Amino acid sequence: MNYSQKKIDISDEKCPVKASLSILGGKWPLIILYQINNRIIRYGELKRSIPGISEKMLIQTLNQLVEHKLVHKKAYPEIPPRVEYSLTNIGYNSLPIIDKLEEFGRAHLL
Amino acid sequence: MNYSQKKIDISDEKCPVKASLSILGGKWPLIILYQINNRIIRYGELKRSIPGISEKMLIQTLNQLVEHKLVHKKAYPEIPPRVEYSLTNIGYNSLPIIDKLEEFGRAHLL
DNA sequence: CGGGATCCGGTCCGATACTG
DNA sequence: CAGTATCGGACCGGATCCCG
Repeated sequence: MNYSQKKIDISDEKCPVKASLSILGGKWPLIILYQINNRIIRYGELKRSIPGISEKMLIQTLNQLVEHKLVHKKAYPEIPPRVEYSLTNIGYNSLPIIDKLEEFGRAHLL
Repeated sequence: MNYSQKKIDISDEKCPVKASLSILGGKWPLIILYQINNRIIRYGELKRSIPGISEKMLIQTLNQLVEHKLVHKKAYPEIPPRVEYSLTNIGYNSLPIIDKLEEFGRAHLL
């Protein structure tokens, strides 16, 4: 079965930084949130917009983000299937983090 | 619907977000930077200020941060030894990221 | 006091194959 | 099209021991 990939439990204290990192700190979450941004985007297009990610990691990370209510998922009962992803308002509020990350990278790392 | 959707290109290998995550994205880097903040702090006190971290991870992460020039290390040739860590200018510029992380955690995760 | 070195289990993650 | 299932290597990170 799916190991639920629990992020490391550093929540022993109520440190907001640790809490955020436990959800956003992995390899892909912020990249995915950044790509969805203010779009309503289908699975296929999302995958194409993130070169280098495997389907496994994309789905796994998306599911976790849906679990934590940063991402909204809407599936249409059609053939062929269609699934749309978009940010919830919580997810939307994570974008400033990414902006700072981008700013920092641009200023010091490139 | 007709929202202005900014075009995002992540296919570029020099994506600033990825570059930042490659340095800051682990479990401890941001926590450590956050703890050092604008102090000059000795190794022992730093370790005590981060409950749950092992010496191995603290040293390993510190060395990487020194390598990437986010942290400055000053060792005094004394007995017993004394080593002080502080943020470089670059490291200091990473603090806004952590602020956003903290803000987000406080608003949505606690 | 401030580390380094090594062992080792668990987890992450890519590749591949399969499904409705 | 949008996922699921499984395998296996890589790597992270904790525990332990050692050193100047």
